[in-house]
Amino acid sequence: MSTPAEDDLLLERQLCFALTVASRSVVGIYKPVLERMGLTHPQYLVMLALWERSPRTLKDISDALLHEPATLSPILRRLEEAGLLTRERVPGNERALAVTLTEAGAALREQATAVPGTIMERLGLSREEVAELHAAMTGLIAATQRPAPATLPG
Amino acid sequence: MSTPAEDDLLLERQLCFALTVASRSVVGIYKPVLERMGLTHPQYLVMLALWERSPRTLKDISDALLHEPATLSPILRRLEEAGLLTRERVPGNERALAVTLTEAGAALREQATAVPGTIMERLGLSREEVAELHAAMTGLIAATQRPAPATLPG
DNA sequence: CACTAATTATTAGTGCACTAACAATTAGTG
DNA sequence: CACTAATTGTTAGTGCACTAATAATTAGTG
Repeated sequence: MSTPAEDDLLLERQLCFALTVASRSVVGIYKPVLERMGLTHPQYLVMLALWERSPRTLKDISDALLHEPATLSPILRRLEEAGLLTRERVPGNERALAVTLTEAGAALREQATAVPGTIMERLGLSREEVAELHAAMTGLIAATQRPAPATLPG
Repeated sequence: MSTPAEDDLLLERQLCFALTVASRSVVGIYKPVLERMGLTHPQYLVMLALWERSPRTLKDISDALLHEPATLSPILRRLEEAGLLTRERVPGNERALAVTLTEAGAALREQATAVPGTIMERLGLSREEVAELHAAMTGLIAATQRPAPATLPG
């Protein structure tokens, strides 16, 4: 027999609880490391996207980070205030916003190269263990994006 | 040779990115389910803690949920406004806040028993797969709470 | 060209999570 | 008892994330 559904409401058994705690805890590990670069964690993710390609439109960054443009707007505004990027309309399509790294923004990548190693060491995880956890998360994300199973007719 | 550290800054390889997306995505799955009960996800976690034991002090709930009391205060205030719990000082220790389920709060557990099954079905995950993911998250949380390795003298 | 629809960003409002500062009570010490 | 320290909560302020509403531009249609 399987585990009784009786205990399904125990806090310590909730995946959603473990997941939110893990997310907050891991981001908390990044915090002191990123602070030296003057970045918050969401700002760091935006910079990662721009270090891969610049300029990019807000829409493009929004798709890459799986964030609403409304969430990214204030983050980009702060990064612009910090002098790491510029925001200007795309010539020929005034609806789109072109986000471009400044020299300072591009230069910050140097410091960032040390971050992943620092975090792995801090967590005491090997590259392989990180890859396994990453794969597990990717699978879970895929599960959330699958269409909901059809409900039985009531 | 191991994977070159050159690509360590690729967004798609970041565990922290996958983790925050997974957390948001899973909580997003809960949202419509909990909305029918009038709860947000953090409120749901507080209710889970109280369904296990009531009354509990704020400090006790804070320890169980790994949340600062400052984070829980406004959540508890809203749950009190919703009539699901009461907040009063502990007789004999005026510093502590006793949080107690009301009848309505206790009764809400009936509806909640269906939640875990609904979510598992929605995610298309078996009880075993959920348990595996939960164990992975628990291990990751433990990693964040271990003391940082000693830094080499520079 | 005029009208409509779609795309793209921004702003306002709600709620969570954190730190820092503050207030209040309780416990410990001489 | 008076003084100090520790415990416990609350409030203020910053920032993230979402939805809804709005605005502006662009594309499509007759």
